[in-house]
Amino acid sequence: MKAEQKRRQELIAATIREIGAEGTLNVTVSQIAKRAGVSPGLAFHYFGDKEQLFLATMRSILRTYGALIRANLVGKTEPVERLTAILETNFSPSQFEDGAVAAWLNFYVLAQTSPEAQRLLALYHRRFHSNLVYSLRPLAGDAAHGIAERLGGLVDGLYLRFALNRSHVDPGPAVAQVLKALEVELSALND
Amino acid sequence: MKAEQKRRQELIAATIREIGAEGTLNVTVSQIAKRAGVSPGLAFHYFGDKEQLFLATMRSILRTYGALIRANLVGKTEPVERLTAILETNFSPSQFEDGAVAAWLNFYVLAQTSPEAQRLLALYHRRFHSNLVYSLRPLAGDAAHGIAERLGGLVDGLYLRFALNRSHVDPGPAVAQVLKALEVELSALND
DNA sequence: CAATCCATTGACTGACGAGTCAATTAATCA
DNA sequence: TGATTAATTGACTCGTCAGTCAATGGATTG
Repeated sequence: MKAEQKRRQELIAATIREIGAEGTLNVTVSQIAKRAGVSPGLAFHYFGDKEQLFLATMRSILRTYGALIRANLVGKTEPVERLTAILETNFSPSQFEDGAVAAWLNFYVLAQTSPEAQRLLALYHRRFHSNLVYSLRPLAGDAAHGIAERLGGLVDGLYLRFALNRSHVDPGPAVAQVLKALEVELSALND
Repeated sequence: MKAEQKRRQELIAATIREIGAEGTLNVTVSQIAKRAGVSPGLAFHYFGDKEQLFLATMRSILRTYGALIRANLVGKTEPVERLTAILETNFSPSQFEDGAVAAWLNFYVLAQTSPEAQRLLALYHRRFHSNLVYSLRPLAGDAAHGIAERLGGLVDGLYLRFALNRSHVDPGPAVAQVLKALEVELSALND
């Protein structure tokens, strides 16, 4: 029972690295297994097939991301402070590692056809949205919902653009744009 | 010379349909050729390999999109009117057809590793950005650049979210959010 | 009409990869 | 220790697919 958890983690970590190295989901299970220092058969033994292995990988990434958000929120009670932390977390270095970027992009592709990927993605969107709304409500009341939708979209879009633009080494400007958007939204409340 | 152009177009159209049907770039050149009513060999004859075929397909999509923008801009001279047209075009029904969505998502994946895809994507971003700046400048002056970056990111992000959310049949709300963001940005200029 | 050139075919190859499975090894326990 | 169960292997199968190529058909031209 102990071995199983360990192997699963190792295979998931290897999946992230391998996808990150290739950019695509077109990597063989054998390559992944080799990277994990394990035989190909074992990957199938624990995950059934390649898609399940990838979905488990995404679940793991999403879990890690959630934990990071929670960690960065600890002790912060002011709404603006909390919003800033949430938005910044989405652009933290870990999100820009090759493996993370490649996993996300391929996850989007998969979400077109895999109900499970669709479900996971919707879950992530809902959580992100309600996180934002929770801190926006005291500042913006009923406008919170709309603002959260726009901020959420902006985060996704700027993430995409920055992740795919090799000349952007530093995501700092992206964060700045998102925070600026928050500022603009809040300042527009008093018209 | 006439036949060649015709065949190329047919193969590109078939590529869009085939990718749209499968969601992924993992379709065989034979499937595409069959859909185009042509032998597999011909696709290789005209495009060399599968990646070139897909890149030609993206170039075609981008060209069509550019033409649509230009068409929707005809006769519009007021900045706000022009901005509205540009933003709305990105959410026109043609952009949400299966083939278009699938092509874009797979294009993002490819842009991680293919310099040519990277180049095309950067070109699209630059054009979009300068289109926005051109109409924003009279309204926002030096702030035009930043606003354009945020609106551009927002468009990409909301497009992603709407394209991948099967429960959103109608992209109307996405357009509304983008236009609202424009309004908010403009209203925040006088602080 | 003969010669030349372009368009097109589709069978074929060589490589590769997902998933299986029978066999082996390591751990557990009575 | 010997027996039972869990972990792990890797060779193998079967299907698939990108890309090639020799051959055929059809136009065009002189």
